[in-house]
Amino acid sequence: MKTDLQREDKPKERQPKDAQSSHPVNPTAYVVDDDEAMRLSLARLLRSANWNVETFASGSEFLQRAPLSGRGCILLDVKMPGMDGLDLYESMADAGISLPVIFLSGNSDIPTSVRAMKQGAVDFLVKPVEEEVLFKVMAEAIDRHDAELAARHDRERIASRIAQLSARELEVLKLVLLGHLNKEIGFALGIAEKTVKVHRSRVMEKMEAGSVAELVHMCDSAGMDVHREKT
Amino acid sequence: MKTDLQREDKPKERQPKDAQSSHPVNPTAYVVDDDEAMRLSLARLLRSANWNVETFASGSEFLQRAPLSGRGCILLDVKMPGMDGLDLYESMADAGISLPVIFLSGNSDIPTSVRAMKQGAVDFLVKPVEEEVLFKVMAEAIDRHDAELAARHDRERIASRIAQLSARELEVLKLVLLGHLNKEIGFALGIAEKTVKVHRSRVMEKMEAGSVAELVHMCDSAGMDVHREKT
DNA sequence: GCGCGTATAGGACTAAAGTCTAATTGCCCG
DNA sequence: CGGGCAATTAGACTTTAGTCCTATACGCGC
Repeated sequence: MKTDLQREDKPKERQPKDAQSSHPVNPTAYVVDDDEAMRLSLARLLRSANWNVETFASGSEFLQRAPLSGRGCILLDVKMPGMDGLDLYESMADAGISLPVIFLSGNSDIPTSVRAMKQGAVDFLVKPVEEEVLFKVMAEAIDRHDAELAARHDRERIASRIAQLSARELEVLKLVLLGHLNKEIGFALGIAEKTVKVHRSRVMEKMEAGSVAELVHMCDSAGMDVHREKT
Repeated sequence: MKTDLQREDKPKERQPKDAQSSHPVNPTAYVVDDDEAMRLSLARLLRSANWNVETFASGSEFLQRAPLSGRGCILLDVKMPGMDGLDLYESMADAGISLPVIFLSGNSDIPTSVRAMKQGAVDFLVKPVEEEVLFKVMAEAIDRHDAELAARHDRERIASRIAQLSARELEVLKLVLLGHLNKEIGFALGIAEKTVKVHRSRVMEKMEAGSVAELVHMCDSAGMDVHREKT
């Protein structure tokens, strides 16, 4: 009789292949500013505070050698020749960059700052920026980024399992998530209940779920909304 | 044999007791501004656009006869004698007011607008405000508020069901959500598996869940995180 | 004290889910 | 064209979950 609540079949899968799990190294600050003096001064300040720093003289340069992964935040000058900070910010989503952004502005205005914040900027600082404030905001950005990375990592882990399912298995999964009985699922799909059981057990295996509760929770937390889709 | 996927036992519970479900009436604009001329002019404008309007001359007045429920948004002047707009906004959470806020400012600055936005303001507009812009932002606020109301309503519906559970039933529920077998739950709680079944079926009844999947989804969407709590 | 709710639990099943072994079919890939 | 994979199903059980009925016991409030 197995009555132990600690299910032994889950070693929490600590695959060291993905070395950037919790706190890999120092985060990187990506400084985008057309003013070289500002770049240098910021870079020096940040390096002295143990940050890795990469600088870019323009939005297009940033997009070209953009950091697609990694841990850090972007310090973005609002007013730049060519592509300005806000335009760049909007392009970033398309380019698949999800780093948190802190805007730095010389002389800007309220509507601009509001627009930036509405688009999800961490903060919108006015130059000259006090070091203390900058560091505090950057720490906030890193926290936010870490949380987002962790959440995304979880989602993708589940998504990759779902991707392993065959079409049939996925159909079965969806109906299981809706709480249907095997016989109902079989009827809905036009197959025997027996077959549903086979698919279902393969789903549990591929999804690495030990119970229906776990399966549902998994799919819920991965944002797989079976209840609203299909209208 | 019951193979129909449309479970007949859920009439989607449209209790008309809660009449403010989807789009009850026109939303209300709560105008808080110390400048009477501004209040009157805003009120006239909004009423002409089919809004209900309530005006307040100060933050404290607003807090006194504050709208604890209802559908609408708040137009809040930033600079007011006594309690200013941002202070008021911060007090609102404590007072249990969750209406979306749109700030209106005469001459303000970027840090103020950023602070407001970080605290969740819908927008931060600079006077004079174009009517078109104002209406657009107010519509956005209502959309946001409706979404929040709906989400909160769902959460509270589930929470009220959970509140009906006895202590024992709640314990059983948590272990069920973690995917444990009845025999494991019984062992963990020091009671017979038989008793677990009794509690469990009462849980399903009180929670109005038709299946474990539904139960888990319900608790997930209500933010009941059984997996992280208890450390 | 009586009624009520809650917790407990046994007996006796019914039904649903899961497991193991086997087997057939159709399809894509070298 | 053989081998692998997905989908399908049967048979034969074992385990779990769920349902009805019944019953004891404790605590609370009128």
